[in-house]
Amino acid sequence: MKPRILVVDDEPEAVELVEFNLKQAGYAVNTAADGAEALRKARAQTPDLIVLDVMLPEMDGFEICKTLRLDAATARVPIIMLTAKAAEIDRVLGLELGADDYITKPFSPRELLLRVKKILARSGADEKVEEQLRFGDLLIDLPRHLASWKGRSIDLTATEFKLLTLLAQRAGRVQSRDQLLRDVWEYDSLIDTRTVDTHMRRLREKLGSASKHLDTVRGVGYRFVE
Amino acid sequence: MKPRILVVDDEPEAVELVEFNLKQAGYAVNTAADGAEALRKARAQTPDLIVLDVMLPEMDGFEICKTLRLDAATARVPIIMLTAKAAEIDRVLGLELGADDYITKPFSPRELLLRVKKILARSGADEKVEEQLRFGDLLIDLPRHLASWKGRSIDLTATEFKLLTLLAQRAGRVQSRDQLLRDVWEYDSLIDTRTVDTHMRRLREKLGSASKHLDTVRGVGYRFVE
DNA sequence: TGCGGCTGTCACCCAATCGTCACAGTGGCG
DNA sequence: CGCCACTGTGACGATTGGGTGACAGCCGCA
Repeated sequence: MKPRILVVDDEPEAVELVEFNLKQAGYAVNTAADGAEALRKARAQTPDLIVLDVMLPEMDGFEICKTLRLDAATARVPIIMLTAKAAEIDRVLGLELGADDYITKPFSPRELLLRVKKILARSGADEKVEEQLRFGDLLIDLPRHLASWKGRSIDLTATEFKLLTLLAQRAGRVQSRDQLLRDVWEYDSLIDTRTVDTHMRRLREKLGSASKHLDTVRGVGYRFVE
Repeated sequence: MKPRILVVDDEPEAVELVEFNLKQAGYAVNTAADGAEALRKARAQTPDLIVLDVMLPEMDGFEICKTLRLDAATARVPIIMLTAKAAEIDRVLGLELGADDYITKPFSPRELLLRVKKILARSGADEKVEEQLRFGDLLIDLPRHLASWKGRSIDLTATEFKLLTLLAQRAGRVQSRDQLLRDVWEYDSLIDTRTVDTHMRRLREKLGSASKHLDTVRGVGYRFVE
């Protein structure tokens, strides 16, 4: 299921730009041009995220935001506000309104996507992460926390599983030891260790012939090859 | 887009040194001599990174750091603190201030660059250079760390890959041996060696007919031609 | 409290890789 | 044509990076 996003702005061009980029990125997009329409659509089919312009005719973004928060159906939908004025930011993020993030106009599509992704990841709605990764005879089942090779399951520790998953999710791309330390170990490391190497060794041992997927790129890091 | 870095220090010489080195490395640099100026500039045009001296007149680095964190526009900008005292380090990195890294004075330009690079890589602001470079049948894939010619992959060492990538990214422009030493080898030394030549040779050997892209410009350096 | 599985670190080792040197080509210029 | 400054080449130790085995601390669990 694609996450649904409702985009609210009265300028057709702005709507179009945002809509195009979000659709491009694989989201389902609805639009509304004013407050009344926004509230109606939001209630009719609760979206996973609302992108809301502050400047709107009649009912402004702040009003809409407050109203959405009052309705049980939409109270917890994350909201990203679009604003032209830096001065509005405090109010936007303040408790009174409780938007989840804001973007100042003008913004780059890239910036928008980054924030959308972040917010959805936080709320857990961005459920398009693959639940299973399969590479030939190697199967990684994320929710079950199981890996198997030719149907025979491989007994991995938590760290090993995380390491394997991370490499597999970024298959093809080399990951430096630093990146791995940050992403698997959540170290903010400026330290030097052989930890990654050791775990790669253990992982390879356990994977047996499946370890052919794990490449060492000398002087750079490791890479999962398909 | 070059990443923007704001350098804050009250000693003009220190600023100049840092500024010079960062510009050399391809960053856009702004400077500020005191806290007020720093805050103003940081808010006016959010930088991708701030290099901040602890010892400043009136408002010290700690103050500035805290203030920056309070403003939504600058709250997430990574900060590298410059400090003379080892004793300050804990405070600098502690939760209260939340600097992202620190360097103790005196420091070498090389050290500074390493940290700057690392921090920017982490925050992802060290922008999206093209992920792939293609010149006819020659393909350079950065994230995969692979080069190929007519679909056949070429096995390059880390240094060779970096050298090729750098030349290719600056295709058409001659790079002097000094520049290459700085950018590929990260030397600051002006030591004269034949190292670059040797690596160019190895690179050419491995590239085979693709080495036609690598030009020698006698008396100057090397150039990648399309 | 004792046990066993995980983890992070270390020391050691080997092969890939690197930097340097001496020497051979080469091109530019008078 | 011949010199000279540069660059290409082949070879060779030195260095480094990563694989490997061992080990001690830690944590959960009985």
